Amino acid sequence: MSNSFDDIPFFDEEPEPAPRKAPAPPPAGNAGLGIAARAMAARDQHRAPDYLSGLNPEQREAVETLDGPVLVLAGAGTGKTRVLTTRIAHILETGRAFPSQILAVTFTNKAAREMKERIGVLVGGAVEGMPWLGTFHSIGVKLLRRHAELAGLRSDFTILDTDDVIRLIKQLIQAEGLDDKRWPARQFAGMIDTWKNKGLLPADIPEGDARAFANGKGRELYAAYQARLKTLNACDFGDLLLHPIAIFRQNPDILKDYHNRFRYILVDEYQDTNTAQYMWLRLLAQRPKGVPQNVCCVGDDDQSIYGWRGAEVDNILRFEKDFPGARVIKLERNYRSTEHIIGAAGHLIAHNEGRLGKTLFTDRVNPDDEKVIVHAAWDSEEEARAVGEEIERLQRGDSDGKKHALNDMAILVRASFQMREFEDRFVTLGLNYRVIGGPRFYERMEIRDAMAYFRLVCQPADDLAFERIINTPKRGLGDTTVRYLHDYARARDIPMLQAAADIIETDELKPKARKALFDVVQSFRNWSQKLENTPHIELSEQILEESGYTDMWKNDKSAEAPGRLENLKELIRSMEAFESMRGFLEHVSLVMDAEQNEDMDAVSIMTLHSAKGLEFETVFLPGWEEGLFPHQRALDEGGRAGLEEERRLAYVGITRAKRRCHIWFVSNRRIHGLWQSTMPSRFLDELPQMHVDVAVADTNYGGYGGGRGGYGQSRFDKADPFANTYSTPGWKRAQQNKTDATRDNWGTRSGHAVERIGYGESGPRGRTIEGELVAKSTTETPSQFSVGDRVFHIKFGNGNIAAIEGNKLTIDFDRAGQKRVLEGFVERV
DNA sequence: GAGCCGTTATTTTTT
DNA sequence: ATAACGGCTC
Repeated sequence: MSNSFDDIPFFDEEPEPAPRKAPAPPPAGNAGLGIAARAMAARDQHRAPDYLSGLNPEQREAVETLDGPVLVLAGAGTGKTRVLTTRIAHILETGRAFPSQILAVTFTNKAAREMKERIGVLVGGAVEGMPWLGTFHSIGVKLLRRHAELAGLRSDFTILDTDDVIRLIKQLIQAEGLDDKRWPARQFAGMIDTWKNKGLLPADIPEGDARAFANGKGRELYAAYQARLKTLNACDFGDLLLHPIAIFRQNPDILKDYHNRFRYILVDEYQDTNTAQYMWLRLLAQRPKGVPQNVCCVGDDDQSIYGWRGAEVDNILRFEKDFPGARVIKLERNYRSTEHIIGAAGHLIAHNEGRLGKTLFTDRVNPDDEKVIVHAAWDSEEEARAVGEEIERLQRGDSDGKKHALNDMAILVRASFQMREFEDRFVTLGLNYRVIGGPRFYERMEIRDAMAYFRLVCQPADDLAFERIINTPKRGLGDTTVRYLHDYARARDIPMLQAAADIIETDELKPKARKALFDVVQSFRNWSQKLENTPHIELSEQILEESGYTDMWKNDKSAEAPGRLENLKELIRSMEAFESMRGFLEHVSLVMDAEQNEDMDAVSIMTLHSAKGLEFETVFLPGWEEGLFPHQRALDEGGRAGLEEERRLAYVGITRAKRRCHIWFVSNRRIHGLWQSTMPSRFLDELPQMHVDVAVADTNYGGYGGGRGGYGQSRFDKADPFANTYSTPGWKRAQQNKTDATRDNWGTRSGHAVERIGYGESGPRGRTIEGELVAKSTTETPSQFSVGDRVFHIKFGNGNIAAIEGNKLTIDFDRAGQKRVLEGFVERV
C-alpha cells in the first residue's frame, strides 16, 4: 500500500512500466491462440515455471484459467491464498498484464499485506508492488482521490472514523431539535452504515426505515448528514465505495478508462462482499459483449460469518448467473487438518441448507490422530481450569512426549466476555497468553487526540478534529465558546478554525477566552507553515509538546497516564515509516491495526470471528451451549439464517485446528451477573460420532459427563458416546422444546424452568411472540417466593431469600454468600 | 470542571 | 456483575 496519496501518479500521467520479459501485453479482448501460444512461449522462455509445480490439478486449473469469469470455491485449508497469489504471478510471468493492470481486492489490510509479500516471493522483487492490490476501501480512496471533484469533494478529503461520525450525527440530531437521548446517534450511525452497505443513498432508503428514526425524519437526517460531510470535505467508510459507484455510473468515459486498465480482477473472500461492494465490482468487471470478463472470485460459502454486517452470501451463490460462462472450480483437498477434524467439521456443516456443497478431504490419514474431543465442565470456572491444565499438559509433553509451543494453541470463543475467565486463570497459572482483537491502538483516546491535532494541521477545515482538541488540554474554552464558534462558522460557511481566527480579531469573547483562542490559532498557523519544510516526526513531537498535550498526561496522576504517554511515543515511532504526515494520516484512517508482538510464546485467545484465516495445531472451543453458541440473539434476530451462520462459525472454529480440537460446554454459566443453567449446544449433536470422543470426567464434578466412571473407562466406548451427555432430562426436553420457540432472553428456557421448579405448561416467563420480546421483565407477575423463604440452588446450595425484584432473587446462601439469581433456578426446600 | 450517582446495555468487527 | 455513559450538583 502506498504511504501517501501524494505519490500516486494520476491516471493519465502514469507511465507504462517497462516490460519485464514479455512484450507489451495485447488488449485483453483478443484472447485466443495468439495469447495462449505467447503465454506458453513466455513460460518456456524462462525455465520451468516452478511456481506452478506443487499445485494440485484443481489449484492449477484455478491458476491457469485466465480468460473469462472464474469462481474458486476454496474450502478451509485448501490453499486459497496460494492459488490467488500464484494466479497473479502467472498473469505477470506470462506477460498478460503489468502489475498496474491487475485489480486485486481483499477485505483486510492483513490479507492484502500477506498477498503482496507472497507475490513478491513468487515473482521476485523486480516487480513493483502492485498499485491496485488492496482492500475495497483503500482502492476506493485511491479512486476517489483522483475523481474527488465529481463527488463534490476536494482530493484532500478527510476520512472519518466511527467516532467522528457519531459525534457529527449527534450534532445533527441536536440541530434538528430532537432529543438525542431518545434517538441515539450511535444507532443512527449504524443505520447509515447498513444503508451504505446496501448501496442506498438518502433517496433510496425504504420508507419504513426512514420513518423508524427521529420522528420520521430519518431520510432528512441522512441527507443532512451527507450534506454536512460534503461541507466538511469528508467521507465515511461507506462513501469510499458509494462515491466511486456514483462516479462510474455518471461518467461512462471514466469507467471505460478503468475497464481498459484492469485486465484482470481478483477478489478474495467473495462470500463476505456486501451489496455495495458487489455493485462496485460489477461496474468494474463489465465488458462489451464478446470480451471476456476476467474476473476471478475466491471464497467459501461455508465460511460466510459476516452476514450481520451486511455481507451477502447470495453474491457467491449467484456467481454463475452474474457471470455467464463462469468456470467454477472447487478446492476440496485440505492440507491443514487431520481426517477427524475435517470429518467433524464436514458433518456439522452438512446440516446447513443452501450451500454450494463442498466436501473437504485429505488422504493424509494417521491412526494416531486424535479425534475431536468433547468435554463437559460444571461451570465456566472449571472450564477455564481444565483448559489450562490441558494446555500445560501439552506444554510439558505428557501425552505424546512432544513439548508443544504455546504459540501453536488457541482458545476461540463465541463472545468476548468469555475471554476474561481464561485470562484470570492463566494469570494465576503464570501462563503466557495474548488476546487478539479487542481495543485497538488507534482507537485509544490519547492516540485519537494526537491524531486530531495532526489532522487539523494538515486539513484546517477538519471541524471534527477542531472540536475534539480545542479544549484538550483544558484551555478554558468550554461549551459556550465552542458552540459560539460552531454557530459563527456555520452561519458563514467557513471552517471553525477560520472562524476562530476571525473572532479573535473582534471583542466578542471574554478576554480570557479570547487570549486562549488566540494562542491556539497562532499555534496552528505556526505548525501549518512548518508542515512543508519540517520533518514530520519533528513537527509531530513539537505539536504535542507546544499544545500542552504531553504535559496534560504528565500531570495526570491516574494509573493509565504513563501508559498513555508510552502510547504517544509509540505513535511517533510508528510515523517513521512514512514520508509525510499526510501519508501517515491516510494510513491510519484505513489501517486501524497495529502490529502484535509475536516474539513471545503464548496461547492466543480470540473470538471465532477474528480466527478466520488462521490455523493452530491445537484449538480449544469453549462455551458450546445453547444460547451462547448458537447465540440466542443470532437465533432471535436471524431465525434459520442466523442459526446457519452460527453453524458456519462453528465450522470455522473446528477447521482452524490442524491436529487437535477440544470442544467444551458447561452446565452453569454466569450471564449478566446471574447464574444460569445451560444446555449443551445443538451443534454437539451434529458432530459425527466416528470422529468424536467424549472425554471422561475431567474433574470430580464433571457435569453431564461426570456420571460416567473414572479413568479405567475407555474413551472409545462402544455404543453411543453421547449417551450420557444427551440422555439427561434437560436435554431431552430441550430437544422437544426446540420447535416451540419458547425462549425469552437466553437461559430462561421454559424447558429448564419446568425441570427445575415444576411450573405448569406456561411458566410466568417472557415469551417470544412473532420475534418480539414480550414481558421481558416480569415485574408485574408476583413472585412465587417471598422474602425469608428457604431455597435450594443447584450451584450454591441452600440459602434464604433476602430480597425480590421481579423474577430476580437476592439470596443469602449458607456457603456461597449473597448472590442474585433468577427465580427459575432455585426451588423451595 | 470534577466528582458522584443513577441508568443502561451486555455477539460477532473491518474499513 | 460490571462497565460505560450521561446528567446532575457543588
